[in-house]
Order: sequence, then structure tokens, then C-alpha cells
Amino acid sequence: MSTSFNALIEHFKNYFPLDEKERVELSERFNERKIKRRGFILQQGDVCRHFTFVVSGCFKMYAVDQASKEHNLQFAAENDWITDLSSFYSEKPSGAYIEAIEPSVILQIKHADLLHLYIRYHKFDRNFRIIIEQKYIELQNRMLQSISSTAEERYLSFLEQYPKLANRLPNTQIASYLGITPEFLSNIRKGLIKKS
Amino acid sequence: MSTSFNALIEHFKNYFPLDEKERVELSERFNERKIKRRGFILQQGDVCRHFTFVVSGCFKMYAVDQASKEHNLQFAAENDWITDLSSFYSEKPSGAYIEAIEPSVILQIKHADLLHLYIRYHKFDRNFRIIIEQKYIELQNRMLQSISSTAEERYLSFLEQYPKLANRLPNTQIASYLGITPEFLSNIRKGLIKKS
DNA sequence: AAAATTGCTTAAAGTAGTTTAAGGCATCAT
DNA sequence: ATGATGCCTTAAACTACTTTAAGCAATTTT
Repeated sequence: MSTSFNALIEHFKNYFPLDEKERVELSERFNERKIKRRGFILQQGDVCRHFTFVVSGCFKMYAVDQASKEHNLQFAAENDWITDLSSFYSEKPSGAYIEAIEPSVILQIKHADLLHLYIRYHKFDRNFRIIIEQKYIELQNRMLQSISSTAEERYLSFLEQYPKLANRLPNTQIASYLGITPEFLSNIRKGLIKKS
Repeated sequence: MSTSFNALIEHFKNYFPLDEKERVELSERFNERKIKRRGFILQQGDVCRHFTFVVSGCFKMYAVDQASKEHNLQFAAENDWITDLSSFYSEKPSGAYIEAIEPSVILQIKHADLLHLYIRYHKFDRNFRIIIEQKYIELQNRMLQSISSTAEERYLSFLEQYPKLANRLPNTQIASYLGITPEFLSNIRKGLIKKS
């Protein structure tokens, strides 16, 4: 069994660990892919066919507005999940892109295969419920910040919460995630240096 | 069986409907409560002990900042769920309040009882997974708007997405949800009237 | 190796949203 | 009934953030 599958099996140990039968099913239903830097696993207008586990590398999910500006909805690095949930379950075209920021290795499962796991094995429903609950909590905290904090506070909080990610990402990408322009982020950083 | 339980059983018909045994368990594990206008079902510093289904009425969940300003994280009206997920599962003190905006009737389940349902019945894990996935999708759309749209666009989109809620809520509450001041919302509304 | 693209910064001018203060109207408690 | 409280609005002054434009360094592509 490849090290990619091991990474995923290890990941599930954080929740309700899989037994032998479930591990076999997992390795039969998930497919490994390597994605180059700037490679897409989802483009606007396409149906999001896969639920993706990131084994190594890093992705961004973003939407593009009328003025062709990109807005980063989420990042996903090692041991994180990424998909356009809405498109994946509805099987309707997505409004978003998912693009590799670094050369990456991923494990993907198709809609029908994930439903198979949900139906056959209580544990997959359980584990994915917990995974999505945790992501909901994270997103709600981000939303609270967005309606209650200044851009500087949101930036500092991003650095604190995702220090590794912050080191790997260009500031333009962080600015897009925070909902500000790269110019203003640069201005914030200047202010922080002066303070320290 | 009270009409409150019927509302919850009907609600689950949108997902995977409950069989007789599950319906009985549900009515044994959920408790009905009536909450007055301005009554709290969660206050900052308390552990959030319940997962709450709103049968009738309306609630807001909000956090209070250092300047004592309230920031609305979410509303929940009929047939919606509300809880501080983070506090509920971690059993640590919550940073938020959940308060009735109208006289309300709710059904609540405690942590241990919900875990019981999850363990015994695959279907509760399944249904709650789907419920939280849908709430995640909604929240992600709101987050996208927050980083990419003006306050006017967010307001119009709120009116479109939650027309019934918009009619029931004072504008101060909507402003807090949108992350703007009531004064600026008033200004936006003036601009919209002039346009039309 | 040269050319093109991307990332970071600076600064000046403009706009979106906040703050403060005030007044009017409605609802609620005494 | 009376005073208090909550809600909505207006307006002037202020601040947080964007836009535009430009320049330089680093990385990527040819």
C-alpha cells in the first residue's frame, strides 16, 4: 500500500480509526493523483466530481468576480480536505476554481464511491460529519472576524492560526483570503514593523 | 405526541426519514421548551449543553467585542438548528450568546443523548452530516460575499436569500449580521429608494 | 541568456464605511 | 398618562481601505 493511503488512514485515526475492511474499501475507492503547480482540479463551469484529500502540497479554492478578480475562499495543505461541497453533492456546475499552489499529491474519491462508503459503513458518515463540523467551526470563527475586526487584526490572527501556511503563501494570496488588496496588506505590514 | 415533535420528524423527511424506533428515541431524547422574547438559551462563559431545533419563533447568536458591541453570527427561525458547535462538542465555555428575538418554542437535546443517537443509529450521523454540510455551504457563500462584495450588495443578497427573516428583524440586527453600522445601512436603504 | 510574468512596495487621490451627535416616532414599563 | 427605551434617520467629520500608477527584485518561461 502506497504511503499516500497511509497518510489518509493515519488522518482517520484522529476521528474513529478504520478497521481492516474499511481500509481496503478506502484504498479501492480513492485514487492517487499528482498535480503540477498551477494545475487545476476544478474549474468554474465544471461539476466538482471529487472529494479531495491533500497528501502533500497546497491548493487554493477561489471565485472570480465580474472584474476578473480572484477571491480566495480557502486553502488546503497536507492532511486537509478540499472540494466544492455544493457542486459535489448537487452535481451542478461550480462557480469556483481549485488550483495547486505547489506541486501536490492528492487522493480523490468520486461522488458515487463516497455514497457507497456512506451507505455501507456507518463510520464514514460519522467521520465526515466530524470533519465538516470542525471546518464549520473554523469558518464561523473566520466569519465572526470578518464582521467584527479590522484588516490588521484579521491578518495577525491568520498568522497566528496558520503560521506554516503564512510562510508558504505569497502575500497576494493572503490578502485575497482576508478580503483586502495586496497594497493595503503591504501597508499593514509596514505598520507592524514600525510598531515592533 | 406533541406537534413540536411532529415538526422535527417532518424536518427529517427532507433528509433520510426516521422509522418508528428512531421516532420514539427522538421523542425520548429531545425536550420541548418555551422561551420568552429576550430569553437566553446560551450566555458567554457557559458551556453550550444543547443542540437546539427551532419549532417556532426566532433566535440570534452573537459575540460581544471589547467595545461591548454585538456581532450577529447567525439567525435561526422555524425548522432551523442553532448551537455553539465548538462549545457543545468540546464542553468548554462559549464565547457567544443565543437569544430569542421572538417568543419561541424549541426542542433541545443534550450532548450525551445526541452521542447516544449517533452511536445507535447510523441515520442520525447521516442526517446531521447532511444538515451541517448544508450550513457549511451557506456560510461559505456568506464568507465569499464578505470578502468580495460591498455592503449594499450583501444587503440586497440578504433580502433575496432570507426575505421572510428580513421582514421580521429590525434593521439594527441585519446591520450587525452584515458587519456594518445601522447608520450606514440606513444610508444604503436611502440610496436604494432613490434608485427605484 | 533574454524576455516575460509575478510579487512586493510606495505614494497620492478617491471611496466606502464609521463615529458622533442629534431628533423624531413608536413601543413598553411604571 | 409619563418617562424610558429601542429603532430609524440625517448629516458632518473622520478613518479604513481601494484605486491607480509606478518602480524594483525575483522567479518563471522561452
